[in-house]
Amino acid sequence: MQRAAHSNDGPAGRPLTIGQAARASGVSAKMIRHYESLGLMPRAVRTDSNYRTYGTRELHELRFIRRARELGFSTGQIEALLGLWRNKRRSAASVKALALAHATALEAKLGELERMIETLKHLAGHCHGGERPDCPILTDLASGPRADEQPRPPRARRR
Amino acid sequence: MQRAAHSNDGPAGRPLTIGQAARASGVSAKMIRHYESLGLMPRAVRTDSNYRTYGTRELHELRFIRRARELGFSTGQIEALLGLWRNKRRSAASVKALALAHATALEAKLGELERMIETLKHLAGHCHGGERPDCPILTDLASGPRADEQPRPPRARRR
DNA sequence: GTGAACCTTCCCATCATGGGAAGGTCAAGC
DNA sequence: GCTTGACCTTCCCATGATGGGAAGGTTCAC
Repeated sequence: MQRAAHSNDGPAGRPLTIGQAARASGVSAKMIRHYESLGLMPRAVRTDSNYRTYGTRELHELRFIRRARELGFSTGQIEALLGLWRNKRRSAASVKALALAHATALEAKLGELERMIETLKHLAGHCHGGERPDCPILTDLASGPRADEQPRPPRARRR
Repeated sequence: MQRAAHSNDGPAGRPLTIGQAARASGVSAKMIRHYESLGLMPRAVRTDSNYRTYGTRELHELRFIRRARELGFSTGQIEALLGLWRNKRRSAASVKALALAHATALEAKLGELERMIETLKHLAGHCHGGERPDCPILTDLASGPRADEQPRPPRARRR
């Protein structure tokens, strides 16, 4: 294996293979390749033997991606964030807006989740838990809030 | 189309087509077929012309499924719940246990979500939001808590 | 030089959901 | 009776994040 022409040295002064980059970034090798195929990561510099190599800069980007995924950003959002991060003249306001919008979306999810949990606990609380088969959980599931019924007039199906 | 031999009449005294069942249950026709293919729903009674038909009982089960999905149960869990529901000698305790276990799992998710939101808001709060490109959100993303690095000794890569 | 560990690409799977094509069926209106 | 439009059927493909695994090439330490 020959050293790649580009200077993309890693922390120890030499480029890393994808496996090393994976261990160092917390992003699996599979996902690193996947992000490259999505265009989230630039095409990796290859060695003569076609191995991908990663330097310090790429390592930072991979950690950036992992951290953003942990915070629940979608790949689309991460792409935007990465663009802002890479762009020297980015506006801090855009980043803040993106983060806040995301926080708001997550709060909506949070509310839903809270309602789901509350319902479940309510139902469980009214279930005596014995062997008698009349647990209200099932009754509720079977007859709970129903969808809008018959939004259009049911097509006559007399036969 | 001939009336199917089975008695699976709907609310109006006659069986429904899949589209009508979909509208009445809030589960899309696509998903009804899918649930049938998964074995979650029994194979539907067909008319002579191979149309699926649905009666009151099936309608109830479909609503049951929709409601359970809304409460975040996985199809596997729904299968278990449906089994309990269909089984006359089911134990209310099993249902309660399933519901509570699910609630606990959801609470874990809730905690995660809360942490994510808190982090996002914290970061956004420290971002002045102007045009200067030093928003701490990006800095944090780029250098936040990192994965366990080098769990195994890095294979020597001198070249 | 051999074996282990690593890399490459390619295909398949998950899970819940939906889009859409090609073709059959039904009821209503003329 | 025939047309029309809404409905049904099956089959295949797509999503999005992730992983499994096969077949084959590369590197390195012994």
